[in-house]
Amino acid sequence: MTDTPLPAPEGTQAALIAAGLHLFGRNGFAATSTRDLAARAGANVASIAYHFGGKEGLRHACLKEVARRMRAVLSGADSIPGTPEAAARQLEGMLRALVFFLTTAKESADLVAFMLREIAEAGPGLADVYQDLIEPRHRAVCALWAAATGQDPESEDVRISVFAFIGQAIYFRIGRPIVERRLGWSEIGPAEAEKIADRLTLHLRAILAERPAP
Amino acid sequence: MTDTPLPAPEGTQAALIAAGLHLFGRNGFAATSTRDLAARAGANVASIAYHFGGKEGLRHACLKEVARRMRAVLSGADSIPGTPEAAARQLEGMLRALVFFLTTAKESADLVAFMLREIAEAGPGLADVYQDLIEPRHRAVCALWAAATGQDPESEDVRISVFAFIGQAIYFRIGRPIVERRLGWSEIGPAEAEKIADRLTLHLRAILAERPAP
DNA sequence: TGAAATCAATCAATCGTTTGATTAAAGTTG
DNA sequence: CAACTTTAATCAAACGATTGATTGATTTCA
Repeated sequence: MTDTPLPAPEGTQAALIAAGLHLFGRNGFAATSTRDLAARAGANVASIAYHFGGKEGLRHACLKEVARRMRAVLSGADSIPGTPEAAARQLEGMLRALVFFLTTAKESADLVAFMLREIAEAGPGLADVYQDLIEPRHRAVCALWAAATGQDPESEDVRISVFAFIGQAIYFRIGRPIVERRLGWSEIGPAEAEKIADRLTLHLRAILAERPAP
Repeated sequence: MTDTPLPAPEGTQAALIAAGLHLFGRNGFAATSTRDLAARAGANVASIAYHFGGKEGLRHACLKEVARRMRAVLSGADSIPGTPEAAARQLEGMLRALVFFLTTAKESADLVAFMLREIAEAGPGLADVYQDLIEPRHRAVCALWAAATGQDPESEDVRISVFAFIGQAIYFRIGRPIVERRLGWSEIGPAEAEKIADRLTLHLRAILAERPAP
């Protein structure tokens, strides 16, 4: 990348988006008032309508910001290794990174919370993020999965398996309060994320090694 | 309190709770107004305060209703089979039932949506449901899992595995719009639930069969 | 008749948004 | 360079609409 195709917001706009990611993600869209947003951003209430056209516009700007930051993180890792073993190892690395990103990533905590809530609420504008972010990534993981198992990359089985593969990691974030309680953890830190990642890696290996009976 | 331990609500109360499960689950707690609730229940707005003390009281009543209905569904199936193979088969049956319950169950659609949203929002009163519902069920599945794999029922590994086991199924509900889009499904009906359950059953078998290297 | 339940009407509070004034920097003109 | 205009941005204040809750009268039914 030479020049940034998607410029990072600055000043008041950036502060409002950061406030939106935090409050929308923590309390939900409807439960967050424009005054709360402005207070957290250190801005005036009117600046929301001025910069984004309204509260819904700020929500959309937050979505775009998530897509922008995610794209920067997820760039690369699109090459398919030659051997199934290498593909499997790459999947294991992605799983571990995903678990840590979802459960412990400090600077992206607001991003994750906002994105998961947006998915759960199925808010407008989710379609764009799906097209730009989710689908390409899912497709890439499917290719890896196919390379590791010898299946057809675009078969229904592979797509379902990849969703399950990602979904089990996501649950440890969505159901975090429940997981912490049941495991007796005060929080999910690096040590706990390690345990989760180790366990899920074992699951992944078992699934990848499994072959349907001839 | 009468002699029935948990009486089913009737009349206006039942209608309001049904409206709460539907609207809270579909749009979230904050985004649902008392007027919307009353309109859907065919009741007066004041009846919410009269019967439940307020909007928050209705939310709590909905939680209790979920617990009541869930308890009825999940009763039984607490016996641990003698052989690992039988335990594995029982886990497979539970997985299939869970997938169908989450994705296609018609009469419980509102229940599921409400419960998942309550978990995601981490609303008050969740602690009670955890104690009465989630923890005992999770513990029972852990016992089954341990019986199928020979592990310690209360070990951290088993608890994490069971969360992953349940979590992957839950994701097909939370991320349903995304799954439908990626799979090219117009909806997740019985046929699609079957495909998901089949695939997840294969995963489960592979994980249960896997044994750590000596 | 009397307690339980429902009703229309209304309450103060909060919501998202709009307004017009104010500031400061950039641009324009003689 | 000074004087004026233009523009983008921020601000306090207020707008109408909607929120959850409450009131007191009315209905229902035992």
